[in-house]
Amino acid sequence: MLDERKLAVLRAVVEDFVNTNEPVGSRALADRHPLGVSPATIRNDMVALEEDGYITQPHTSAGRVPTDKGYRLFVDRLSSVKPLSVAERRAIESFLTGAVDLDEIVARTVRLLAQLTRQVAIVQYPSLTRSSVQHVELVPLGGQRIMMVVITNTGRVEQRVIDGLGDVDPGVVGDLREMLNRAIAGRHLADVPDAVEDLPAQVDPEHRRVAVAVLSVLLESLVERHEEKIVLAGTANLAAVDFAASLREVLEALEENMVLIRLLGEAKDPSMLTVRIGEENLHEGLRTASIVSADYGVGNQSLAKIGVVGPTRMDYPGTMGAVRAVARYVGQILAGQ
Amino acid sequence: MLDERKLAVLRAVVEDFVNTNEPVGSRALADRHPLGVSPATIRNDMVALEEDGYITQPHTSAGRVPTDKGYRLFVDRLSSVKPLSVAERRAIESFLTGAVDLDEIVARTVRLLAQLTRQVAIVQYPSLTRSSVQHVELVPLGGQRIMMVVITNTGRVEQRVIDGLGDVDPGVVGDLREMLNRAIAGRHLADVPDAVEDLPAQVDPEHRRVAVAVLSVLLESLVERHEEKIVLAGTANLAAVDFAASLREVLEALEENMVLIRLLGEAKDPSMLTVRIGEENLHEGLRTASIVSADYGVGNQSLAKIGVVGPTRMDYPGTMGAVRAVARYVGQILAGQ
DNA sequence: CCTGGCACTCCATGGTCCTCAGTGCTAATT
DNA sequence: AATTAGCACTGAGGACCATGGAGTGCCAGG
Repeated sequence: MLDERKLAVLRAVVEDFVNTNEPVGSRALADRHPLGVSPATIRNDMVALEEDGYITQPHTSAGRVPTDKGYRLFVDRLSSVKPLSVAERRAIESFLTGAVDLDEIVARTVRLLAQLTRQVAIVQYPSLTRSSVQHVELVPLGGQRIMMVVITNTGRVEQRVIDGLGDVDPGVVGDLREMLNRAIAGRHLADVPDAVEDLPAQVDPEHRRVAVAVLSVLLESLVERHEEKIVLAGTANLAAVDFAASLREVLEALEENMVLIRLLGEAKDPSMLTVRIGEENLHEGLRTASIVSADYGVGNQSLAKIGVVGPTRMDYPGTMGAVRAVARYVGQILAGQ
Repeated sequence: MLDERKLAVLRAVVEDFVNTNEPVGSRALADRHPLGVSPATIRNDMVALEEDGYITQPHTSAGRVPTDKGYRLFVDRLSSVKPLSVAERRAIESFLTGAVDLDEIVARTVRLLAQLTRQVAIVQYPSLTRSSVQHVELVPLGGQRIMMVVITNTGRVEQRVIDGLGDVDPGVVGDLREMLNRAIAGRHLADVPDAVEDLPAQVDPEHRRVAVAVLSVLLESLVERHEEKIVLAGTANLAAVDFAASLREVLEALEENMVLIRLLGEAKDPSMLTVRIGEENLHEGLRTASIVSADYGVGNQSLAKIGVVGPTRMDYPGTMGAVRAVARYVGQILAGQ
């Protein structure tokens, strides 16, 4: 049904439309691409492609524009991920090295990705679920409060203040810290609840209330709000592309962190590039957008996702190359931390 | 030169233009405002106001539009900060209570402010400069690395990894922590450099290298990147207003954190509301925008700024009211933390 | 000093015409 | 059977023009 040449025509249509943002006609195609046939033949092929739903015309007597289905075929079969240039690789490296802490790594990564792709970049903080506890610190603040700091092997630091305990003896806090670290240091977060279960029983009943309060805050901080932290950059790039007048909706969708987290989470094939095109996005406001996302992590364990949001009319090979490359570099940096 | 009535006319022009976003004519003014004079009289006043540069016409035979100078006069002399409604106050309270840590307080605050003003909100993290050290924690990570965590009395936590020390004895780290806390706990950050100056001398020469490394990272983390942390929300609101086609520039300016920090820093009168209108903003991209900002802090010491960016054509009394109210509430919440 | 009246200006709106890119179809060619 | 040249047709977009109306500035009278 779709012979080689029709596919070549589709590829050419996508490429030209991405470049020019204007419906592409048969003559222009014949001129700019070495298809070796006349415009009339291309027109016939276009009719076939249109019947199958890969391209469409905005109105009679206009050129053709790819549909979401057309982009999908293009991404799946007609293009390959474009590796970055040497200069770009260098830029990545110099941009990411020198970050002092996790916050800065994430902040730099997201700006880098936005700059490389000229689109909106999203980076999710490394998930807690698969990391393990490096150390727990309990700090008596003045008065009746304790600050708890949990440090994970991925460099993430969670902090909480525990309040309303009545007066607390610093010595007790120190003991509790010892005990807590013995119980959970080195463990996966998923195992922490089990590991601390019988801890209160080991505590002098007089101070048990404090121990229980600390543990409940600890568990809460690990279980809740895992992956809800996300960082954006490059929203200004949205204004450059004229976003089918739905710019408002796109911006709104981008502000809904929960939406973004879900979108990134939808990626099908872990540790691979995922592309969601237009209508494939379940979220209303992003029906005119595409999302290219990838997992990143240390070794072969995925910690979180990064991604890019842009118009369906985007340079898929280039964007995919950038996302993949940045994901890998971040993984390396994290491993080195 | 500018009698009462002319000022009333200017006020009416500003209010109507803010509402309708259309040049306002003399008849409309006479209809909608109880000025008690005829359109012809208003026209005469308008000529005077225009000569003085407070209003302007986009073209002959159009109504008048306030200039930046006009808005300035309006803000300084013709309007008063509009207090929030009871419902809004309740909303603030329920929105801000229940935040578990500083990150969440800031995140909620910025979203709240964006929602209240329907504009872009900016919140700066509490500055380190005026806060004091609550506690310093040194945690030996596996191998050759130490993590340092500095906790301030404003709830802010700074963390750094110190690397490349060779093998480190946990006992030494413990001693160092003791010594460090004795030296600087409770001190203002500004005093820390002096306080630690002669610390290396007190350390067993064998371990002095470690102490020096830790101190240098400590000083660096306090001195550098003080106030560079900023959070935004409500960029989607920019798309709603049609931003004189300069939307792109505004978005770009908003992404430049350093620019925003500088802009907020420019606020003249500390602990007061500051309004910068249009051309008064030194940054190129924000020549069509106004910024309303305020300090917030604990007690009467200012820790950082919050603000709102919107079109010069904004509801100044309402925005100023919201910014002031939110600034106060955040101060209270921080004090309670 | 205010106001009604009036001539004037200029933008916005909407209609008409024309151009032109691009199409689909048919008939001829390979 | 596939390709191509030729041709009539279509519809968007731009140029042009006329018109209505909001709003002005100014003048003369209260």
